[in-house]
Amino acid sequence: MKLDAFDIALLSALQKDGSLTNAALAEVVNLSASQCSRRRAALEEAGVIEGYSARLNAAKLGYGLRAIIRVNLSIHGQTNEGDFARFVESHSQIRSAFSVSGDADYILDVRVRDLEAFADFMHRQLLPNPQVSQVRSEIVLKTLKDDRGISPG
Amino acid sequence: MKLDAFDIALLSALQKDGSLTNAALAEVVNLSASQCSRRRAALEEAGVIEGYSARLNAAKLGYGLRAIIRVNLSIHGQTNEGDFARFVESHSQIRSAFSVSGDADYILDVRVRDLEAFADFMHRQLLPNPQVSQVRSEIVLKTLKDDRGISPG
DNA sequence: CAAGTTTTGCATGAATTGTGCATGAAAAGC
DNA sequence: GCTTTTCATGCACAATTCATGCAAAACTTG
Repeated sequence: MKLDAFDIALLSALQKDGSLTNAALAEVVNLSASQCSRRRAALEEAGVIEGYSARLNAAKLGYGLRAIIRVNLSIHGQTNEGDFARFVESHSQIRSAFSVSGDADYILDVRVRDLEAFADFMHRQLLPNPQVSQVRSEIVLKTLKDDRGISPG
Repeated sequence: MKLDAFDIALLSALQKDGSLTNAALAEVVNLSASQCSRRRAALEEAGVIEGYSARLNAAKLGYGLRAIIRVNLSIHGQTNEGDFARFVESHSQIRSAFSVSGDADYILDVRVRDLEAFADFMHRQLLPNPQVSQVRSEIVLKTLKDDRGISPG
């Protein structure tokens, strides 16, 4: 699918505010509301827009602590890749998980209530996992930027 | 603000799909549409719902490569914390940036078109920055999980 | 330059939202 | 223990918003 300047502007606006009405969108991108409706539908159909989400405030839901954890699996754990994926899937504290190239095998983005919950997660969930051989973590002190999406520009 | 089970269910549903109509929401959480409207408004007013965003498909927008970069600033750079924040702000490749406790000073979540663009970012943008003393990066091979938000459960 | 295709704005019927109002249940006060 | 107050809820309706048909404008292609 080809994207013109209107589409880019439209995506950009919708990423900032997904609840914009077509009329509001129309003002931003200088098109009629009906065109915005059509283009939006097309972008959804093409899968460029995967969907819409409410952005929730972590602090107000009691998630005060965020950490980035680098994980190495044990060498013979190669065959158990699926097991670690299942571990990730079954722990809601893990918000994002990536397999990576570099020093680490996996990087996890973890959110918990507080330091106590973090210690609990580390010592009762992650470290006892026999596949895990090494864990190094960094606790987020301050968020400078957190665009949850992708820059359409 | 106190959140009851209805609110939690509502937040959960809206995080999965922020474009749910109040009527659809009503079916999910077993309330009337008008109640969903009222509760939603209250949650927005209280800041629990910060807003809504379109989820965009990175690949279809030409962002094929994602990397997690750990950055250390030069020791005397303490005073220039604001400068690094400005650096982060002015580079759209940097999607998220956190100051962290641990080995690194900052962790960046970076998205670029391909390896070439990544090399360009590293060697032409990040490393020439005089505040930056050390950089270690991991390139994302596979995304196991990427919940952009917070579990309201 | 002409025929065909695509994009656009407008108008309209359908769907959605949000507010007033009445009801009932729980909390507070006496 | 009984009354009063408060609050959450569902229903109905007015106002807003959406999405499709249609014709004109703009852009392609041979």
